Amino acid sequence: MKEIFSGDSPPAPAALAAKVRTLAPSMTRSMQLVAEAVAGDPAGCAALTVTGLAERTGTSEATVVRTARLLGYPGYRDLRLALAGLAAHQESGRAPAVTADIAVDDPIADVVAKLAYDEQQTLADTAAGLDTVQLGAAVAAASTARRIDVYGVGASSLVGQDLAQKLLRIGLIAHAHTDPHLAVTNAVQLRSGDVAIAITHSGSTGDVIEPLRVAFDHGATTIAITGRPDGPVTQYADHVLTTSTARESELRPAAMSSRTSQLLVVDCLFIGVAQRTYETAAPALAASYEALAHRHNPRTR
Amino acid sequence: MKEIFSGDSPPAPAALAAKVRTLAPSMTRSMQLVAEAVAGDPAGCAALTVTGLAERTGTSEATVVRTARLLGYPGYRDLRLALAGLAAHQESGRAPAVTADIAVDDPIADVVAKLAYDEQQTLADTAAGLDTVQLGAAVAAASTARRIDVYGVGASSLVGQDLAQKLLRIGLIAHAHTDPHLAVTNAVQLRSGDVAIAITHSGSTGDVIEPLRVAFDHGATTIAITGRPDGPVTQYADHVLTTSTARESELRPAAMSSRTSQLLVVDCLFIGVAQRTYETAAPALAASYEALAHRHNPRTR
DNA sequence: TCACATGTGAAAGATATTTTCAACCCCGGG
DNA sequence: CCCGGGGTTGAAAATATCTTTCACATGTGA
Repeated sequence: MKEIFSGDSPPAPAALAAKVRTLAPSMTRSMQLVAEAVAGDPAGCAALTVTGLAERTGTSEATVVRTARLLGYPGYRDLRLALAGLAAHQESGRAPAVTADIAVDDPIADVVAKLAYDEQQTLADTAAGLDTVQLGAAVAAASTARRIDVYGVGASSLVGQDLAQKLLRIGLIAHAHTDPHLAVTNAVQLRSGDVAIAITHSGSTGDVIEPLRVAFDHGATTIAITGRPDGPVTQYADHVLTTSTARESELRPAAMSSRTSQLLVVDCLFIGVAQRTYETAAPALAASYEALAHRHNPRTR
Repeated sequence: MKEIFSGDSPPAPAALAAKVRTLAPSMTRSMQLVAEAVAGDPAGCAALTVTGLAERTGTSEATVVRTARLLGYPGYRDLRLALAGLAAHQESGRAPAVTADIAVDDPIADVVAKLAYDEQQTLADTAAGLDTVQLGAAVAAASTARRIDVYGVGASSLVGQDLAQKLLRIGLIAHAHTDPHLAVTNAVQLRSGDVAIAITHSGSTGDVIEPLRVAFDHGATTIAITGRPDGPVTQYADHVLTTSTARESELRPAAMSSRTSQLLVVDCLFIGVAQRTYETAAPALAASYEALAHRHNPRTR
């Protein structure tokens, strides 16, 4: 099951830190040690051989190779090459490193700056970690779907509603379900040619997995948008779109950055679909824009 | 003679092509072949092993190693590492022209890059344009409010729901209204010490202005989150938080970037309030996190 | 044409990487 | 509390990769 992920993931260009964070939960203790070392000091690690890195992290060569594999490389050699590239990158980029946690006594101006920076980072990570092949497949499926059902609860429900709202605006038949029971009830109606989309950061939200499973069993094309590409939800997903996991602090719940990440993915999906259905999407967008204008005060200024 | 070059040259950063040119005259025929290949296609060569490169250049492994030495590296392995770094550098150099609008025929990868870039831009603009004094005042009002009502319709309603959801999670009494009639009905209940927040990108959405006016008239502290600080909605707002307006294209409706901007503002507001009510917010956050954990599949890994 | 100097690659030798496999550790059940 | 059992781990074997050696080829000037 898991081979699918390590298999389809491309060599991964620069978003290594993000990848480490995404995959960390599915790693064993020693693997995390290696991943941390690698993410923390790419340049230093690039200079080390397998044996060297194993020693430095207090683990074994085997573990190092295993970690490299999990991160999506064929072996350590390739990870090392990527590391060298990353190091060169950082060298030129000179990271601003404004990455302090938000503290209780931060002045409001700092909060704004840190939050904006964090969200920008999340966006960059998400974009870098998004598998465009999977995205393309998802877009293709959604573009030609008879109907599209979206499942999400909690914070993700808002993202789901956002997606459904936008798809509706370009003339597709989309619906966001927030009630798990109704979601399952409706999922039964789906069949081949329909699309079901589950949104869950943790990848293990039962209320969302269940309707996706039903949709899957009924032959619909299923898509999972999750931060845990190895989570249970992917069992029933034809296509997996990975969102990034940013570090959270006490004041900044994970939901916040995962939402940013999810919205970007959803937007990409939407734009992709709009491109593919341009003939119908463009007039529909224009029409809905027109309709909205009349709801506003005529004297806009 | 040659030791001079290999001796004084540091690992050689990126100016490899130049080095090749300088040293070419002192190279033998086969070595030049290797050097040319390396300078011409760093990325491609980085993927090759000694044997591979030897074959590709029609020479032998020994020659490849000799060339690496001449270029100043201890051995081929190190040359290869440098090559990988160089390749990454070149890669980053070619910007995908992300500043352009999203076109109908953009490949999916470009869509992702452009969208991520645009949203990052929106965040930066919003953070720069946000009046921290107004924000501070809004935070102060919300922190001590008896109850908080949030108004938003259309795309903004999701932002309002997001805010209310989060405020609820830290123990405040907040409610997001999407039905204009109910919103007005409830606004009548507000009085001094309560807070009403209106979210509207255009600043002239009647359905949102009306409840804010009622709340204002009843003595509540009113806050407007809008992209038009001169719009009608600000008439009834004690504090105005400005969101940024990014350019929109045919495929990318304004709602998309305004949403990003609104969410950042709302997040800042939330964090500010959480800081001010830390004593009660922290345990409440922990408790809600705890409660959620049990909804998930126990076997997270 | 021959002695000599230099360039070259095959193969041996040294390192590094990957795989295998048995010991280990933790966890849940009896 | 003890005892499997499944997953994790590292030592060492197996393999691949890199480096060195060395003998041969090639060309050059007397």
